[in-house]
Order: sequence, then C-alpha cells, then structure tokens
Amino acid sequence: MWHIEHNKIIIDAKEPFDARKIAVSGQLFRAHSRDNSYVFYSGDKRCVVSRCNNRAIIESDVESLAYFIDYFDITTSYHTLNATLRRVKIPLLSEAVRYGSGLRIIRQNYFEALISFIISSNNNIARIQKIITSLCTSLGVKKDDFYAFPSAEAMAARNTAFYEKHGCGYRAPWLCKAAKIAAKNNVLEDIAALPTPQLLDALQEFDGVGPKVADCVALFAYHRFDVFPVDTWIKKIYTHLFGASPSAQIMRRHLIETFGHNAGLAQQYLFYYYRTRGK
DNA sequence: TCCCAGGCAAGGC
DNA sequence: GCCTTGCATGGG
Repeated sequence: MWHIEHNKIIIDAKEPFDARKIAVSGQLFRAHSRDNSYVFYSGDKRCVVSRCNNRAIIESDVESLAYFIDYFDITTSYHTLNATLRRVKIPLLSEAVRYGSGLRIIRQNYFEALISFIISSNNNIARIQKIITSLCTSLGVKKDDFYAFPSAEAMAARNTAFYEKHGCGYRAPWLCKAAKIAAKNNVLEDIAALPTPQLLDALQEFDGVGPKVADCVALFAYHRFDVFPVDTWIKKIYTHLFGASPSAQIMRRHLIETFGHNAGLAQQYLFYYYRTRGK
C-alpha cells in the first residue's frame, strides 16, 4: 500500500521497494546515491528516494509526482507478483526473488530507453552510464541543477563524429538515425498500442536494435512482461541452470514458456542475482 | 596485458 | 533459416 502525504509518495514497509537495487539494476543508467538516498532521472524529470521508518519516500516537484507513481509502478503489488513467481519451480528462482526483493520494473521514457539500450549493446554498464551522462551534459536542457535527457531534436542535430567523440564507437550512426526518425514523427508513442510481437518488430526497424535491445525497451519502457532479454549474463545463467547452451532465441522461447506473463520480471531477478551476487 | 561487456549487421551457407 | 565474423571503446 502507498499514499501521498505533503506532496511525497510514501510506500508502506511491507511493499517491496528498494531504491538501491533499482538504481543498480541495469534497467536505467543515470541514477546515483546521494547522502542516504538515491536520485533518479527520467527524461526531464527527477526525484529523490529516501527511507524513513522502513518506508520508502519519493520526493519530486508536485507536478511530477503522478509521473513517478507510474515510473516506479507504484500501483502494482510486487508482494503479490513475487509470491506468484516463487511458485515456478526453477532452481534458485525462489532464492533470486528473495535476494532481489525490492526491485521493480520501471516505466521509462520511450526515447531515453531506446537510445540508452542502443548504446548498451556489447558494452558494460559503467561505460554506458558514462556515455549517457556525457550526452545529457552536452545536449540536454539544463534544469535547475541537473541536465535533462537530450530531446530527439537535439540528438538529431548532431552528426556521427559527435557521438564518436563521446565514446559511442560504432553505435554512432545508429544513434543519429534513431534520433532523426524519432524527431520526425511519433513512432515511439504510436507503437505503444501494439501487441508485444508487433511492438518488438517495430522496435527492430531501428538500426542498432536487435532482439535483445528490443526486449529491453519493451520491458523497461513499454512495460511488457511477456519478453525475456537474453544477454551475456543470461546465457551464463541459462547454461548454469539447465546445463545446455542453445541459441539465444531458443533460450528466450524456453524462458518465456516457463515464466509466462511474468517472464520479464523473472529475468530481472535472475539477472540481478547473478550479476551482483557473483557466480 | 588481456578478456569482456545488458549485441548487432552483414555475409556465407 | 542458422552460424560466423568484425566491430570501437575502456572497465577491471
């Protein structure tokens, strides 16, 4: 349960919500700790999440509160979701859910997620964060004391050399093309109404977006749980769990069959468990 | 130093 | 359809 009090979102102690886990989960790339709290940025918005009496407290501009209720999926009970997920009989899943309890699937800005996950391909999280931060600083609108994620128009106005200079490597032309398309029309908003398979196809029309990046954008921006991003970590996990190493496509199909409409959430717990706990 | 990272596109079969 | 290769960059 949750409520709003003095323009803050208050989340009850028993509802799983852990800002630290969410910040380092790899879903998003520009959250950081500050004092005893975590600062999250999305598009041109920002909020601060702290804890008090074991409750999570989300603070932002009054006009952004509704946005962050949606962003953190506050109206969904992860207490219930986790209980459902633990019933799937897969080795270590129950342990991974317990270990990652407090993680949530974030509803990110479409354009930010698309650009971020194009940058993510064959890249490591520390470097992805660094590149995105530098793009925000150089192309984003300055808010009071932070920079917004760049608009599609601002990104479209730069050439590949600019993105190469910011460490994007061979992804530079993909970023230019994606920004130009997004700046010209409303595709990213329009495809939000599509069923998941068609949404994934539409996302893969973008250069630099293959099956894995499409799954990440569908899950972390469009909130589709019937996907399962298979990256290098998941491949290791799969081999560890099932003692076989089929193609990523086969792994994905098997995992979606196994977890059904909670596949995306299960992916997040397994990814977090293996990446942060080691092994 | 070397291996690897939230993969993808292109080319060969 | 599936499999292989080349790819920019820098973190650890």
